[in-house]
Amino acid sequence: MLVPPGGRQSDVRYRRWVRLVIAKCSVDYVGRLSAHLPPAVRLLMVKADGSVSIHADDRAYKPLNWMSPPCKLQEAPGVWKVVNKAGEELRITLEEVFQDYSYELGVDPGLQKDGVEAHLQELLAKHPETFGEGFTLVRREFMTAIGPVDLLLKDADGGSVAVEVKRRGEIDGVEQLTRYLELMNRDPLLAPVVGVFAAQEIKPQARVLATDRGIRCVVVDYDKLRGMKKDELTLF
Amino acid sequence: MLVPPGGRQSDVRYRRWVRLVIAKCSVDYVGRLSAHLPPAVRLLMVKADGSVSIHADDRAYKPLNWMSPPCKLQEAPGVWKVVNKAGEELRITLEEVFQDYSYELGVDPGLQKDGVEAHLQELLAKHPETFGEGFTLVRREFMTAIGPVDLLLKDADGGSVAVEVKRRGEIDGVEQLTRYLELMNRDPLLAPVVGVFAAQEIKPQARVLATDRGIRCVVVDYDKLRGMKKDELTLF
DNA sequence: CTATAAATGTCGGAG
DNA sequence: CTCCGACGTTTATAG
Repeated sequence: MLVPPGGRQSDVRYRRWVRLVIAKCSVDYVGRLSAHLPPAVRLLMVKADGSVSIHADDRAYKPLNWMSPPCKLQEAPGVWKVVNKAGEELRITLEEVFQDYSYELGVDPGLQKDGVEAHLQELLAKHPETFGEGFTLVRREFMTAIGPVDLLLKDADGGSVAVEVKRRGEIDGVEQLTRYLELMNRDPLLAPVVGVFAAQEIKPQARVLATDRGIRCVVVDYDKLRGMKKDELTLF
Repeated sequence: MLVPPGGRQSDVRYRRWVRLVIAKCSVDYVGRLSAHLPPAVRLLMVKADGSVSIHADDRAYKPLNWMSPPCKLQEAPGVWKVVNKAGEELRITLEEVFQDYSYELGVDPGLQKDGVEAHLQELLAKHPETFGEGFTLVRREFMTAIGPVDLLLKDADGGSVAVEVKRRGEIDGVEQLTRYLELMNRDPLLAPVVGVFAAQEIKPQARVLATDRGIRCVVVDYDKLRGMKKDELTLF
């Protein structure tokens, strides 16, 4: 269970541990910004990937200060220096160390997710009628010069409809769709293309901007769509 | 140093600790998405703010899974249930616990930062001549209906200039400035307003978009500006 | 490697 | 509380 700090760093197959240090320390970071932490008792976490983070007892999981991998920890008595290739530096001055242990962790099988944007897009592709009577799917991930449009549909009259799918609809998403629409409407083979902004939740500012640009907003119900899928499987 | 887990949670003045558990566990999260972690040895971190996070030995400081405060940890033999007000739930099934300690941390004096956008904006407000001979400041954070413009200036001929300040200039910053300009140029009292996109670093794509829209790009040197400030203080 | 979009983003401030 | 924008965003992915 217990492995010496840094003892197995050279062999990547065994780099599966965390080192936890409780110490009174002060911290200086010079990199993308400059930051300083006055002395206090904190938790220092060193992971096998080389990252170092300094935690207080709050701020959810985000540390007060950190260095992301790839970086190098140089340990001297009372001073840790952590540097990366970009020249950013984290200097930890240790006044008193209360605990210093390393623990070996298992190989992590990794996280399985469900319910992210890709799933919503998939469900909407199966149910283009969500956007209107007679709407049909042309393509998912319809490629343009500046990137893929989530869904390209045809409405009942054969008009092109570009759909941007988001879990949460914010201004960024409206801008993204606007860029696609601008480009597609320059293409005589596609134009005219109208835009639809689809999300489980649409923020007021995003709705205002979309409406101002003639983009229709559609709030979609993920669970309901998933239910429809289930019905289909049952019925046919 | 060592305090019993949960022993002092009721008194906010003493809620300054972290609890670190090394255990073989599996995890299920149902909330904004669904996620599952198969059994493996991991680090569980419980902070005084109530947050719980599950770490592997990689991913820098980001945990595999977590629950942010405010939330409640209900502990039963072999099962931790963490819930929040929104009804999101994290269920941790413990197969074997190797370590379980809590450590008291000091009151944290907090982080002091320097070099973020606010400072850059402040420095540029003091040096409008950065944008051109005879340029003067009208207002910082000039309010419009859709939000504040970072800097409003007048050029040598009295023309209005709207400046968007970013540390790193990317496309969304150009879009933001474009929205402000569009709105301001609809106002006969302000129009015509020209745009300037100022950042320590401007990405090529952002530069192309800005130029295409008639927005001037200005790369600013934070250290040099700070130096000018220092000179001023020395000279006058 | 750069560029782009997603994220259980997190965090802080203003209203 | 909600909305909104910055963040040392971080992270994954496509080119």
